[in-house]
Amino acid sequence: MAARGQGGVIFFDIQDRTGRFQLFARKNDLGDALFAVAKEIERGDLVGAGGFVFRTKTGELSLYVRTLEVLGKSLRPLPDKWSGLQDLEKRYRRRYVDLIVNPHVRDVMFLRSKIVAEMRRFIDARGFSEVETPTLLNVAGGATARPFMTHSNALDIPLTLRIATELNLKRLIVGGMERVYEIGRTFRNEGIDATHNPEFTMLELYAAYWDVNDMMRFNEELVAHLARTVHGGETVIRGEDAISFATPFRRIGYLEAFERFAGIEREQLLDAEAAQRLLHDYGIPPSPTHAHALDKLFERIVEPELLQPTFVYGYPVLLSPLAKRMKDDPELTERYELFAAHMELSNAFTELNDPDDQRRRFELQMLERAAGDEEVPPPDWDFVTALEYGMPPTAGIGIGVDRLVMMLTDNASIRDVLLFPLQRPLPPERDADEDDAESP
RNA sequence: GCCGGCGGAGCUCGAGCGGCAGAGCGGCAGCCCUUUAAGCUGCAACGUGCGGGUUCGAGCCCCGCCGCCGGCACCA
Repeated sequence: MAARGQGGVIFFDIQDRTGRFQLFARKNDLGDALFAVAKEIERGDLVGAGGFVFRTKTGELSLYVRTLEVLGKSLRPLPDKWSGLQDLEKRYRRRYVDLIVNPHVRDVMFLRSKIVAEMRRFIDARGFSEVETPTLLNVAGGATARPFMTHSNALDIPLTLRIATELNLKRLIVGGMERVYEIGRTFRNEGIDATHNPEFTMLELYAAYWDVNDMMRFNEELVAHLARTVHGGETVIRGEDAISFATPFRRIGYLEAFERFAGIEREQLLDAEAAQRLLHDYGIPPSPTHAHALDKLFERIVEPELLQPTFVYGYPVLLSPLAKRMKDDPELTERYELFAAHMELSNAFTELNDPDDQRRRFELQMLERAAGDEEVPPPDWDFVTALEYGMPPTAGIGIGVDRLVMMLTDNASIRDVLLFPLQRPLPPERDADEDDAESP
């Protein structure tokens, strides 16, 4: 809200979620009383006005004000109208001010809203049902990550916040719901940086009688559709790079990628000791586990090559405790990850539906956990029981919604696509300003 | 968790070598009946993140703490 006085005439710029508009208030036509009200109005106030639309001398469409009312008074000064609010910390801590004065922030947040809505529309149109599964769990599984712990007073038991929705959604597949998804908050008690917030939003989706190839097609159509929705085309500008989400996306095998980009062969990766030697060759510190070593190598060797959207498929089974093995190559799984701009956008696989295999993999994980890897979740034996009732062949996918929004809106930090990114609280403090603001 | 950078008025920023802490915007009063970051005149208020130290004297140097950002580690 800006006001420009001109003697007996005042111009106001008013703003709402749809944009800006100019008001024109003239003393001779308003009368002294109303004009006095107009003169009291300052930047940041909320106003209601009535009148008729006209064009000013300079041709700007404006409201010729006949009635005017202050709907809400702003007691605190807004940041500078020209430079706005730059201070990152203040922008995150007082997002409401950021939203008032930095239109770009509002645009991104509305765009996020639109992306998620469009995601739902696309998925619903293909016969899926959105469900809600518990956030509070006895055992948090379905991923490797340290959970947040909490406690139920009523039951007097420890609870953990979920680190994935995977196991419960697959229980629903066992239950015959066939096509389900959840867009929900997930919590991981780990580091915070430009791509990690302790709570983040994931889409997880499961389709009975699909395999990983069906999911790949679904995945690329969904992402291409969202890119079109946001940009009107399939090309997304991200920093210096132009990324084309035109289908089909590039596909490359997990092992083939290492071979092509670094001449590394299958045995060097799938053998634990050979993989450790590779780490050493690349100057990467030794890894506690074989799986960890492969992740580090992938990050160093393959990820830098993945600018345009690329499906990397056929992950080793040792990285994929919940994925089904390939029929003709049981050391690998029917799993892919989608990368774009060197960032992982989704993770999908044909789900393991063999309860005995699942039980053995959980037992293996128990050993890793006993060996001190706190990120390995305790086994969820009831999930094995569920599989024993029979799960149809099923494909599942997880998409990090925040990162997808980052990708589509050209934001480098996850904080810039979250309304209220987590910030450490400041020590309690009362300033004189605050006392004044609260007195009548 | 480790390393580095940063922290000054409501906002955006100046302040050589340690020497009276400033400007613009905003606020207040006034002028101005078509402005576009309105303009002009005048006025006032408020400030070095917190706590110590060195010094005749600290926004500046030293120590500790807090917060944010970036990098590393961890992860998605």
